Amino acid sequence: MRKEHSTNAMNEQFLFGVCELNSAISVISGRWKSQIVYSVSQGNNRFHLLKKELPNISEQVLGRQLKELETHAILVKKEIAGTVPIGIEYILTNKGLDLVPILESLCNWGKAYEGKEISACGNIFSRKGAKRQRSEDKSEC
Amino acid sequence: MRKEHSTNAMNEQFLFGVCELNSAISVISGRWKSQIVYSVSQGNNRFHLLKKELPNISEQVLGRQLKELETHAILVKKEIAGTVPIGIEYILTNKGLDLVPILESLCNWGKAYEGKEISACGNIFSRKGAKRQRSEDKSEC
DNA sequence: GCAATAACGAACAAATTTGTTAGTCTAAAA
DNA sequence: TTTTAGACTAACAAATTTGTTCGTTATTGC
Repeated sequence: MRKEHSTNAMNEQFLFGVCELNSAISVISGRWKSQIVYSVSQGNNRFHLLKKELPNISEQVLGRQLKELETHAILVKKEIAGTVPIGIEYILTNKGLDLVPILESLCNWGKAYEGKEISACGNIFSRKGAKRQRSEDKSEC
Repeated sequence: MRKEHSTNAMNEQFLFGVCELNSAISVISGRWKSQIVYSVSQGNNRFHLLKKELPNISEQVLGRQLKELETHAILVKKEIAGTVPIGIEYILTNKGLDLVPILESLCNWGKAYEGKEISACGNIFSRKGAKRQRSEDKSEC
């Protein structure tokens, strides 16, 4: 349960007030969450399909993350008509759909600087006048 | 300390392997972190300036978050020549600079759907043919 | 001489997130 | 009739993140 008046919770609220950036990030930052959004956008929109794609996730955790995404209106559940027992599909809302291209740019950003953790500090000004090469974003993400 | 072989740590590694999206998000998702990146990009690039902008953060936490951002090569420290005692500036690397526009789009995404948590599920298909109105992104973020 | 400012590091404690164990419900298959 | 699949929820435990307390270094202002 949330402590509502802990320093931590209050700092979170403070940041939410500073800029929507912070609430946006808190929505997508749980473990598995953005990967689930991406998978659903690719058509893996059933509970069991997600389980197959994320073999290490437990059903309980998957259910919880899906519910949280639902709470933030990233996706909605929909019963599939005429199935017995009733099957359930997950569908991205507009909000969720609008998120996908942002996740893709994050993915490309990550790939562009892959493996350049502590090193990349060579000449931090090298960017001046440098053509940014992004080498054929293939977005296998 | 990290447990390296906990289920949690292994799941994290698994996700990092699935797509760079996941490592990208883990880099920016700590409390204060993306706000710090944004603030630095706006010119608040000194320890004391950040403290002023984020009055609720403790110096120790600020120092820790800055160090983590440095570890991920989002920013670098630079001593300001000719100051006594030596002043320190934080400068975004190329990696950090490339991140800023993505943070801005996250911010705009957050603003576009502000306050539409559980509600926004009206007609999830309303997007079809609907002009997306984004009402003059003023990006005060 | 004593406090204040800029910039932190280490160790510990509190809060929060993630994972685990156990259990539910329905219907078709073995 | 017992098992299996699909879709979960609740409660508890382990792991991780965030915040707190104390300490450091060096110099300028009072």
